[in-house]
Amino acid sequence: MIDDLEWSLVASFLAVMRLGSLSGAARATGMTQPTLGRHIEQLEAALGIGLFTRSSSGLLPTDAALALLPQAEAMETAMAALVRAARLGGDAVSPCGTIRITASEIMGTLVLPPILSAIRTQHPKIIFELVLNNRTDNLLQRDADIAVRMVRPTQTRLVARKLRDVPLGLYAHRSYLERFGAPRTVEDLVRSHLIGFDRDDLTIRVVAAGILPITRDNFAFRCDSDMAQLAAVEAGLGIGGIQHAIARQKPDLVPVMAETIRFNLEVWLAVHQDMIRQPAVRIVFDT
Amino acid sequence: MIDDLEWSLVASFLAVMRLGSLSGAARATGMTQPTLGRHIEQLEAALGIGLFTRSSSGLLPTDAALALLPQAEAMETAMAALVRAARLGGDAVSPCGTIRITASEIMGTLVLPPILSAIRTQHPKIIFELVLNNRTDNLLQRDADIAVRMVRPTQTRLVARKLRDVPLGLYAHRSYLERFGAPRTVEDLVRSHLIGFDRDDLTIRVVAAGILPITRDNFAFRCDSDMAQLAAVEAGLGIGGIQHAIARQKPDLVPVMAETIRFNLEVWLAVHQDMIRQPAVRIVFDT
DNA sequence: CGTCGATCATAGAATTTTGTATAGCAACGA
DNA sequence: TCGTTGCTATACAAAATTCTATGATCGACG
Repeated sequence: MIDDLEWSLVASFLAVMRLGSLSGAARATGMTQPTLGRHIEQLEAALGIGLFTRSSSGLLPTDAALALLPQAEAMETAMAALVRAARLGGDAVSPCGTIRITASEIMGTLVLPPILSAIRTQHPKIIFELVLNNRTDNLLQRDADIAVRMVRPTQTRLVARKLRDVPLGLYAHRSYLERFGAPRTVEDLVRSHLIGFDRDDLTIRVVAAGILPITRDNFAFRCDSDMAQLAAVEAGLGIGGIQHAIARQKPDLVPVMAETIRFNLEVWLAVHQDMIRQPAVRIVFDT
Repeated sequence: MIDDLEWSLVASFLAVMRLGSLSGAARATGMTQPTLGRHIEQLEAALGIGLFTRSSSGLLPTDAALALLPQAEAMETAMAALVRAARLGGDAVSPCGTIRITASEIMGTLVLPPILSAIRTQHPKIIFELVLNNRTDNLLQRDADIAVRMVRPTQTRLVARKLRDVPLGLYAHRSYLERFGAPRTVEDLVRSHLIGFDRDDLTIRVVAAGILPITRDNFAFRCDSDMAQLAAVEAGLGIGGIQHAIARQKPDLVPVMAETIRFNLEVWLAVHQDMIRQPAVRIVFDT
């Protein structure tokens, strides 16, 4: 009953769910409206529940359909992962294919490119795709093959490797310090214009686990994009944590309380355990 | 290219992968051997890689096929989850369907039945399935709708609720104490015949986080089944940690160092976040 | 109030997919 | 050595699915 035909019906279900109508889904998928209609019909019959209420303006999903949406999307991501895994290949000496890497913006723009460039000179058949954002929860959904993270991955189905420690320090633009003066004590600092993360609790907690008694409320400027944070510091908006290696290239950035405040961010590589066997992934993972 | 047809081809791929031959897969799935053969052919053409080497004794999977197997299985489990989610339903006042619960053996046999019985008197349309084992890594694979665990779940996609603290103590059978004497100090205890877990590091770490300086090597009898551990203690094999509520029902079990050694195990309920919206799951989750 | 544009539902033709039957091949055992 | 048994590969008929075309319904709008 649950066997063969149904798998592709779920794809049609997803399309109708997203487009909101049989006709729209038909246009999007290249099938025709009657076909999609029959698919939904079959799926409803096979599952024994109504999925949509038909109307002349489209199909309205029932509660049951909304409840099934996450599972259907899980199938879709698994299918996407399968296709991605199939594109990888070759052997250990000449791996090929496209590898999607997810990383924070600052990693992707300032740190990763030279590393990836080095890999490509050795393995020219590997193509890279970068997905840059600061969320940390998307590898189990397999949006990417490899994730670069700033905290130790805990999920059991991930294979993790610690790349290195990145030393961070507090920096501010010269103009900011001229206007507001440089803080000298921790109390000064907490009252300063701090720049930090918005919703990304994890990073805050990691940083706060060090010496600073800060919470989200201490930040005068909040943004989850570390690239924008860097820009904010450069624009003289306030004091923010920046990698030493990056700050050194910006002549107008001045370290703040460099003796007192110093912390490390760990850089981790995470790979889904299903992907580690791919030669191309293996190469990149082992840097 | 990657759109519609392929989804069901993956099901055929899985069947051939498992059965090792087109004919065997045909028998198992109710299709015919030429159909399966064409499916594999299509899949190979669509992905652009060879999946099997044909021989007169069956189909031998290539490395590429082996690498795709986990992703295909992920699709299958997502499909299974979808079907399970579809079977649940009803509304908030009269939820219905089958709920799979995974729990440790001792939980499933001694603690859960009265609780589930109480739920069933209120919601007679809910059917329960119990999956009993002591592994902790199977909810993301969606083998079950609800998991009862003895450690706090950390995965971000899980919704967790702490049920209660279960107080544990060390117990031994009367006959064991008569033969070997009751330990009075921690040093005595470490040298005793301790009963504990085998490969389940997690539980060991939680217990060891308390006062006892024990590692896996201290156990004279190791087994990952807590039910078997209880039986071992009852058989006089040694000293083991047992829930007070359970030990109290066994007249021949004597508490060991009850004043000094006492620890709590947390009981957590974990639900995949995709499932929490189902009325039936919600009811059980909220006990 | 009628028209237009959008939708879903429904028939019949065309295409695709599946099943049946058979041939060919290798391995195993008497 | 021969027969049996399992397997895959191929040709052709049958069944299922799909597409095309059309009708019916509802809402928007001048």
